[in-house]
Amino acid sequence: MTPILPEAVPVARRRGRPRDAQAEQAILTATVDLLGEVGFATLSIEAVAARAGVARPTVYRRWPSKLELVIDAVIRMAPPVSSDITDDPRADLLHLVSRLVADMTSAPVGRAILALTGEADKHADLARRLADDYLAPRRAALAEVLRRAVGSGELNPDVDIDLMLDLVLGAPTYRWLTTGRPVDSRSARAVVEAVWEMARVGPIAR
Amino acid sequence: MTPILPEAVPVARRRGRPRDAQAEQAILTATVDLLGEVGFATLSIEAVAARAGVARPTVYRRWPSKLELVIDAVIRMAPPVSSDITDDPRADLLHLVSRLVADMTSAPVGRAILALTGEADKHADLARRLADDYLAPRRAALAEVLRRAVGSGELNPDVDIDLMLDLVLGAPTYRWLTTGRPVDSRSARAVVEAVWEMARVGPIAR
Amino acid sequence: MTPILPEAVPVARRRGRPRDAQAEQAILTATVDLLGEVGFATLSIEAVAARAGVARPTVYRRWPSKLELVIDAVIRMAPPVSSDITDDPRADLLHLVSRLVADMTSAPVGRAILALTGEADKHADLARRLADDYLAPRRAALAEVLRRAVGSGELNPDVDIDLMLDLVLGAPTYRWLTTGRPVDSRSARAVVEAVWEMARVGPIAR
Amino acid sequence: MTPILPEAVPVARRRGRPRDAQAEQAILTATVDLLGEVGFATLSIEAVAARAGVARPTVYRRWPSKLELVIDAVIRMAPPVSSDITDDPRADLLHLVSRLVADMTSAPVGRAILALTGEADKHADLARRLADDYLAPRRAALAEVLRRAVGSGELNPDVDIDLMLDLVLGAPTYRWLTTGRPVDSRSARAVVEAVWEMARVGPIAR
DNA sequence: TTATAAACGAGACGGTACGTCCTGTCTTTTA
DNA sequence: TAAAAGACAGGACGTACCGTCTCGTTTATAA
Repeated sequence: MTPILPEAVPVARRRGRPRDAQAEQAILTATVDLLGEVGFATLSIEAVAARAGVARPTVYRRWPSKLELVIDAVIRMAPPVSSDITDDPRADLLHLVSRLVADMTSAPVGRAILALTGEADKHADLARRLADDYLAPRRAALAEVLRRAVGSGELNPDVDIDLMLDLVLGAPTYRWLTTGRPVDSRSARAVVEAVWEMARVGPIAR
Repeated sequence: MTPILPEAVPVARRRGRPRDAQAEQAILTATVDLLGEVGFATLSIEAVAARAGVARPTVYRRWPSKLELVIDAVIRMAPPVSSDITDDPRADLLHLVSRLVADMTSAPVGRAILALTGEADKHADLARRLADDYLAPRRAALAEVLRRAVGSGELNPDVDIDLMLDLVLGAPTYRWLTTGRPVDSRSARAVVEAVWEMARVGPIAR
Repeated sequence: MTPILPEAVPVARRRGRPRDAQAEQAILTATVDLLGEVGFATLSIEAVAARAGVARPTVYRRWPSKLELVIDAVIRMAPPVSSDITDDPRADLLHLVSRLVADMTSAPVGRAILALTGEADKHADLARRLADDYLAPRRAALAEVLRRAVGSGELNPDVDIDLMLDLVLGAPTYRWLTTGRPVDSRSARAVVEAVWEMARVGPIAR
Repeated sequence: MTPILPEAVPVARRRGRPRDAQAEQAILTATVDLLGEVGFATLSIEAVAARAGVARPTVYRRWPSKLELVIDAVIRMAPPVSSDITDDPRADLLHLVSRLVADMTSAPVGRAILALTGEADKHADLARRLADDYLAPRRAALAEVLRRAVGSGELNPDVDIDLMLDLVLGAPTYRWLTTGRPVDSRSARAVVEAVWEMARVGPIAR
């Protein structure tokens, strides 16, 4: 996606010199790297351009602000949605939750989300983009696991899947948010097991 | 608290002109106001000083950085810990959770926490201060409610109170974090009721 | 004149799409207009191209720099050399001097000359071009008037015509240069009359 | 003179940290040097600040534009008005004219005057400043020499001193302006002698 | 009472980064 | 093969804040 001048239909190519795909990639990589190294606040477009070996206006031509660049970079550089589904849905749930929480609280992604939420009122468009392109597919994979478990009779059919996901993802994320420490696997496992048990015996009412 | 030159014991007062308490209050107020208006990223010491009617060095004399100022302001301006305890612990829980989540996700406090977490690795001291002076007392009030409910037999005595609090606080906070929208009371109620039910019938094992 | 790719002989036409003569004219006109409106320093190739309705590289294809473009435009757009010679050489002198000084100190031409002189050391070629194509023919017309006056006995035969022209052109130009104000006709007349008188009675020795 | 905030009366000092006189001098020196080396067009505030060992905003704090800086620098760094008056007014005239023309057509001063005249309509204030602080005193010294010569009977009492000065200064300056070459002493002498002779025998009428 | 010490405002300092504009060049499609 | 369109690397622009400093002034305590 090219935010400023969206990619035209492939048939009728845009006129003039096309944008350099290498430059684009270099900028995104530099952004994610620097985000991990120095954080969002300290990150400067200047430094991104320098590390990418690109002139500063080349960055501005594509992304109108630091926040847009960072969100875009994070979404496009995020690890793909995992879909290794086994016949043990509880293990699958733990695995997917651990991966998503680890990614969300990792340096680049987490910092982008925090920065975005901090200014959310001004950037509804970006928030939606992050929700649609990053969170939604990952949440869908989790929901699929739970739906299967319901289908196979392992979980109570009345369970509210969205609520369950908020609990299982929210608890570890909250710890990270209020302590700054990465989430350890033991506590992630405890959360998943508790919520699973809840959903098995039934009390998570819709 | 005066971070740089800690308040001496009242007996042997420091010589020279004492610090202006009005200036201090004006700075804190300006900080919280601006934090709500423009966000953390856009907030500048320059603007705080201007709004407080104070010279810039007067701010720096007391707080060494924007982040310290903001954390300090947020802690000192936060609404006091509520302690209206009734004989309905489930209602108390809902009430306290709603208040804390609302405060944490409000403009000034939420933005401070997000900014801090985003740079957590560099600011362990500030993170601890926020944990000790803001979160700990509020969490303690919540824990007290749950302990009483255990004592009165309303909740399973094996319940892991910390885990329960992470769930009940984490789920609403997570929604806010991933959508930017303030938490509505309906979903807060759903979360509290689900977790309460879990803890009643027992499966939140220690 | 096409500085970079000189106009080929008309017989063997160059291959491919020929240059657009309208574009050339539009560029020159835009240059002179903008020179008068915003001055040399503020003039940009970008603005010239925009006003001429032409792509920027089309300008660069023909003129390698702003200065070359401006000098070229000024020479080609300058009013033609006047040659209305009467039988009153003193009046002819005044007329020609007034015209030349007015042109030289007018917005486009004057600004070009000033810009060129300011960087004269780097642009000997352009300076020569301006001297040969603009100043020389105008000075020649003036010299012709003086030579005729010498021939008819109105002026001392020993007069140094070059010196006389430097005096009669230099004095008004100097006023303009040091005040920025256009030369008024009264003072131009005073200068011409004084120098004429000098040359009549003789003291401008070769 | 400090252009933006003019030097207050020495009694009532300006408040706040006073400006660094060394920085000011370093900036002026760097400006004049660079003006001579690279010319007005190529001169950048950036380069001035770098050479002066000063931050860029420090330059902008005092001079709002390149042109103001250059004019100010040229005026303040110009060699002082010479006043070596002998009992040979014609020699004095030649000497003063040569000095002034040489200075005016030298790299820094000449380039400043050219740049200013090129944009004169926008900068009436600067033009006046240059006229008052640089040209006027030098012209006054020349006028004084001529007045003495009139007083001693060497020149015709009806001579128009201003016209005479325009001629004697204008002719050499014009040569420089139209050729870019510095004025040689031989032609300066020829001009002075011609004008002197004119003024001696009388025809430069008021 | 009078030093003395430290706060105060004002504002300059060296810096960094901003986001924009223009430079001159290069690449692509269209004519 | 020129023209238009537009991206490229690069450099400077003028501005906003940063965090520090130097002032002259004010206000308390300590001598």
